[in-house]
Amino acid sequence: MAPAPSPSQNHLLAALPTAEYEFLVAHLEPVRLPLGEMLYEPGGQLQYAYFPTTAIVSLHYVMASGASAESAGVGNEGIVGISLFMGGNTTPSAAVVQTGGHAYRLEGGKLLQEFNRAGLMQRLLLRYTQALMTQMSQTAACNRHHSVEQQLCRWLLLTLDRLSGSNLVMTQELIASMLGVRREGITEAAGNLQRAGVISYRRGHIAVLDRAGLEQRVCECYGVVRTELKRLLCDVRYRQNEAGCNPLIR
Amino acid sequence: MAPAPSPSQNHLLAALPTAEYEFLVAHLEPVRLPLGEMLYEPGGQLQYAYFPTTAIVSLHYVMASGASAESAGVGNEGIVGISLFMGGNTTPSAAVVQTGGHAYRLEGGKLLQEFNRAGLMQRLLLRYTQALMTQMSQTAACNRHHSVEQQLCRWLLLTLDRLSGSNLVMTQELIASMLGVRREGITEAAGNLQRAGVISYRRGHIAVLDRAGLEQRVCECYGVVRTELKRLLCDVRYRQNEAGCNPLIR
DNA sequence: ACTTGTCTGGGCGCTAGCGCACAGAACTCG
DNA sequence: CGAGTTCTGTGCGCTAGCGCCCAGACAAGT
Repeated sequence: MAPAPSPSQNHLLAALPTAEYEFLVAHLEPVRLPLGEMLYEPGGQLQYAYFPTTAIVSLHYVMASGASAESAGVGNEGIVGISLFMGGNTTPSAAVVQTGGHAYRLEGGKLLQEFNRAGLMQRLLLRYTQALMTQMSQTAACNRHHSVEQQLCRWLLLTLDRLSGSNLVMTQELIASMLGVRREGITEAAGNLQRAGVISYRRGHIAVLDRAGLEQRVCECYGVVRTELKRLLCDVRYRQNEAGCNPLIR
Repeated sequence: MAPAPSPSQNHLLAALPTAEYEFLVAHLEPVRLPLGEMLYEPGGQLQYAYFPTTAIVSLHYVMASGASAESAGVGNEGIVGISLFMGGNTTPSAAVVQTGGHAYRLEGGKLLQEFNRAGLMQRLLLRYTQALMTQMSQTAACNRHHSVEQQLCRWLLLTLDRLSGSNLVMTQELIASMLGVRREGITEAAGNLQRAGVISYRRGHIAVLDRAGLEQRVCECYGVVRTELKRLLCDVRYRQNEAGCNPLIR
């Protein structure tokens, strides 16, 4: 959470042609998103959309029983608050900051205005939304068929792709609640990965030592999500700039 | 699969104002969708969008191992082929006819053309897409936390809402592959429901005898999906006509 | 009627993950 | 530096669902 980053670290914004970019930047407001903050709650009306730069936000549903499960995550490759332009203005899921950091927020009306111009921003937003759907449906399949360890690998890789370094600030408890499994299940899976030298961790900090090792253990779901994001967003890149490509869409 | 139904039995079409409706109807082509037909396969380019009237289509992902899991279903409340206007033109999931019946198909270009008019059809399609996302993320959560029996109830209710009667043509094997569980698991759960007098079945035919019984056993996921669909589509209903409201959005 | 293929009903043993409970280890803050 | 809190490791017993297998039941076709 060090120096405030530039809007173009968000890859949706970075992909915009200069005119659109300038228009939006004028209305963007940098915000710090501390871990645990709830950007919106189930059913609550949205005020702002958020373009994360260094933060990561988790979209998840909390059941009546208190159990929860993440359906998708959003980092610097995307935007939080698509229901603003999809028309629903809210969703039954919550959006919670999973990795503290920075984002730019945009007043809902402005986003809608830009969307309705039917320009490249619209096209980008819709494609991103489709990528998000892929993530959701893949999560559904993964929840059904893959082991906790595989899911942990998927989750670590997806998170890693949204960060600059390879250190996550993240307790096992928190990961467990994202994946919707027991904390002890994560302890065990993470223990395996640590013993294999793939990661190392201490109290709330995970360092990925061997990314290839993760990729070797992960299920196909990670690849599907990553490839689809790349496909959907890489050929809608109009402005070449300092931001480079999102790791997720490299 | 008896008499060919009217386009307005599809509730997206039915909700259109007369002008848009007339435009589209001119380009709609009735098709029979036999059980098991694959409307599009993972990664394949889409030619047509489909508006089911009496058919039901399942969107699901098939893993490398052959295991599969449905992420959402589409009946007369929706449209198959949203990636045509979302911009991706294809998805990693397959679309397979889960209940044989009728649909109207529309050439992809025409759909896009209508979408790009930015009229009510666009608004409807986006809202429907959001409802679909709700379904997907709810499926993810449900896969994680609920029992096979609860999921079967959810699935039966969602299917029932898309049909006129209360008889499904459906083997246990097929249901199992939708839910991504073992066929024996469905045998057992269905056996329970039958013993409780909630359903009755014989070789590929299921009759729901006691809908309230299902609603009593189902998990919250059904309600969330149903309520959200209702919220998203009921207040975008412009043309009152013979179709009435989708059972899903009654 | 008889055969053939397709569905459904069980009956194993097995395992991944759950729920619970507790101890030790690592940070934090007074 | 010590007290308190928050994480992590581990060890149970338990259960839902899996994989496999086979028997019976039903339907359709020749």
